[in-house]
Amino acid sequence: MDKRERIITAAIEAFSEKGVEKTTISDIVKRANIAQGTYYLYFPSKLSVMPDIAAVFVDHLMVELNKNVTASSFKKQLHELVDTVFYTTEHHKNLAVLIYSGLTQSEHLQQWETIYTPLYDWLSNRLEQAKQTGEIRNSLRSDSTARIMIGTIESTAEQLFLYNQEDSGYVNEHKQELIIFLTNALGASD
Amino acid sequence: MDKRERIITAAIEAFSEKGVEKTTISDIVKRANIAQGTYYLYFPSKLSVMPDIAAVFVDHLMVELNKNVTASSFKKQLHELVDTVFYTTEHHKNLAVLIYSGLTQSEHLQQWETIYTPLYDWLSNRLEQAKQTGEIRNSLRSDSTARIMIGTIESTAEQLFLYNQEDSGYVNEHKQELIIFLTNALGASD
Amino acid sequence: MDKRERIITAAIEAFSEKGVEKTTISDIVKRANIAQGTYYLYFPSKLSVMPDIAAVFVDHLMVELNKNVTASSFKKQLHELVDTVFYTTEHHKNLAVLIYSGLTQSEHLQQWETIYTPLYDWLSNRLEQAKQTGEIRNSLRSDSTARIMIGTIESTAEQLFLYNQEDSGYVNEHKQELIIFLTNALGASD
Amino acid sequence: MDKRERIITAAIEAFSEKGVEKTTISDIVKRANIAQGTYYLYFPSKLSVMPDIAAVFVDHLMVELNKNVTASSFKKQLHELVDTVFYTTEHHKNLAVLIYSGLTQSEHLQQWETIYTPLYDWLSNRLEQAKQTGEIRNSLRSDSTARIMIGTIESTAEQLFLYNQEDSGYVNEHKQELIIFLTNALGASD
DNA sequence: AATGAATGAGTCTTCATTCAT
DNA sequence: GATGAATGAAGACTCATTCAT
Repeated sequence: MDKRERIITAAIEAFSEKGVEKTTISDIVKRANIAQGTYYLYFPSKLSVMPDIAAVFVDHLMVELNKNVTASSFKKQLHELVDTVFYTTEHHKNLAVLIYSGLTQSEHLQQWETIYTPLYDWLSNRLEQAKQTGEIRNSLRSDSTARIMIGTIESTAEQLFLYNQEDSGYVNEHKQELIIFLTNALGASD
Repeated sequence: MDKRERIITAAIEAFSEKGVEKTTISDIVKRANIAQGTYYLYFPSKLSVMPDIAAVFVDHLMVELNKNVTASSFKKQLHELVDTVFYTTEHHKNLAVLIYSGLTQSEHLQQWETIYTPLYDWLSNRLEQAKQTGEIRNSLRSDSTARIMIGTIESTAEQLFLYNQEDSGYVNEHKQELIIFLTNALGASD
Repeated sequence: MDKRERIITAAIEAFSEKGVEKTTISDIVKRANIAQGTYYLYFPSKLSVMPDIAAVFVDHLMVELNKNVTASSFKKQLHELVDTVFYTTEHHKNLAVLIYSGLTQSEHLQQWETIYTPLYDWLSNRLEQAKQTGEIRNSLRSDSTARIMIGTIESTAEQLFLYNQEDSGYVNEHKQELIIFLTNALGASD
Repeated sequence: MDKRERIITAAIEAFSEKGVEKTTISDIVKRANIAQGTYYLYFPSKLSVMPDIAAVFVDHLMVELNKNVTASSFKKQLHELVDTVFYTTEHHKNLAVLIYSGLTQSEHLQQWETIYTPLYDWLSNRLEQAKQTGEIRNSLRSDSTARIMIGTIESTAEQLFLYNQEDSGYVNEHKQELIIFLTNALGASD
């Protein structure tokens, strides 16, 4: 693994454990097993790793989506999508929070859109296909709706996993409600 | 205005301008026109103002909602709701970001839910009423759906106003799509 | 002695001993017996004490001049002036060097003129008086000549005490030559 | 141009632009278009180029003097000398300062005398000739007086070009005064 | 309750120097 | 001789926090 990747990995670990504010460059380089100065050969400041970290997160999500969302019917795909986003958010909550937190602290907020582009495109394509098979309403605009849906699913996952004490009963109910909500929104209800 | 409020106001301004990480207690007290030590009579640390700031934001949002969402038909109320959230997000974008950012940096993440409670309750009531008048589908759970909806609307507003270069044509199209999305989700389509 | 003065005194000592480049803020504050941060309450950077140090040097020189240059005849005053500058340069060589060195390293070079103003004014007055008593040629401009003379005397002192291994025989010869040089320059030769 | 010379040239440029303290080896090697490590094949430290730089400056001054001071009468030579030193100081002010500054920072202060030797010798010879032609007073010691004169001319030039906002009217007056001053000092006045 | 000068631990960042290629 | 990535020691500077007034 090259030095740049080692820094990114180490930064993810350190930020996740101690939070962005409390993490020092020194924490990162110790984990990456490189010298203090080496960090600055690759990134000019503490927060400038943030976009790279965000990219790692989205890459990861894309891998999971491609692995898990495989059903032929759109309705099942919707379940798989929600499950995957929920699962990823739950299991990488620190990462999700730190990306948001880190990006907002940095000057890199605008990059968020770019980083998410693959995800939006992926869902947009799925919606387009479902429109053609008549599984969802023809009136929706795939690209806009993809963005809205991702927002809906992620914000719901965040409400559940970041802000609440988890309670799996409640999580399941809420997830059901979300799926019905989306099903209706997409005109996919039979 | 008492000292406590002056601190909160000053903190909002300072955080908005310089970001949470780069703002110092010194910045805040200068704006509040109080002495360095006085800050500590009211708040034990830099980030401990955060929940108070968040409360100010939600209070503000509640005031706007009560003022603007006044139509008798639920469909119109939905438009008013979206407009109000969009407007508030657009005009207080820094505040929205810094609350999120500040809460994630602090140990106060769990308080988010509490802070948002009035908002969820308010929407939940409106949904309940709309169910009774038959304007939206009877099958939805008001409390869960309120949370999902707020997430949907806010995340969409954030995508538009925080991450993008704004383009009012695009904003309007996207907002239309969002309203149709929500109308369908709620079974409010005729 | 207030903190500001303690810093200046400590800085003079530290710079004199170790040189400007090798002196650290930490060295200065240890000598001044204050905390690291306190330094920055009074001076924004390491080199920004420099003008104050220079002022101390010139103050010192002025005190010596007022004490030593007391003769009634201008010719004797000239001897006293040269002696005083030579003596001061010899006994504060480190200070002289560090001021020059420190000012040139800082952005404060232009302040040199201001710092020297009292000295120029003092000599200018003496020259003016001597013109009136006919002890020196009437054609000279006191203010310009004061500057030229100070330059001549100081550069000669520096050549002797800073750049050379001292040799008191040589010093005396050179000083004699300088006095004759100046006496002629001023048209004070009998 | 060989690497050693490229380093010296690059160092002059870099020091002139950023000052000695703020110039890094890295700045120098970039300009010299050589590798970081190569520097150390030629010079053991940052300040050890300083004597070479000083030599370049004096060489340059000697070339100019030999080119410009060509009149047969000493009086005219004096004008040419002052003009040349003024011109050189004005056009290489950064260099002049940095040499002084650099030497004072290094352990090379004593070398100043050696570096200036050719200049002192040159002037000393001219004075000796002028004594023999009776153009200046016979009583002066050429070697001492050469040193004093160089100090006088350079310190005046420095006062004008380094410490002051330049004002060409003032410069000319001051230069006139200097020439009269020197003329008298040398007993060259008729 | 209010002040604000003083603190000093802790951080980022720089940069001279090295050394394997 | 030449390279330039890597080093890590060292220093400037910051800033949350304290406390005598």
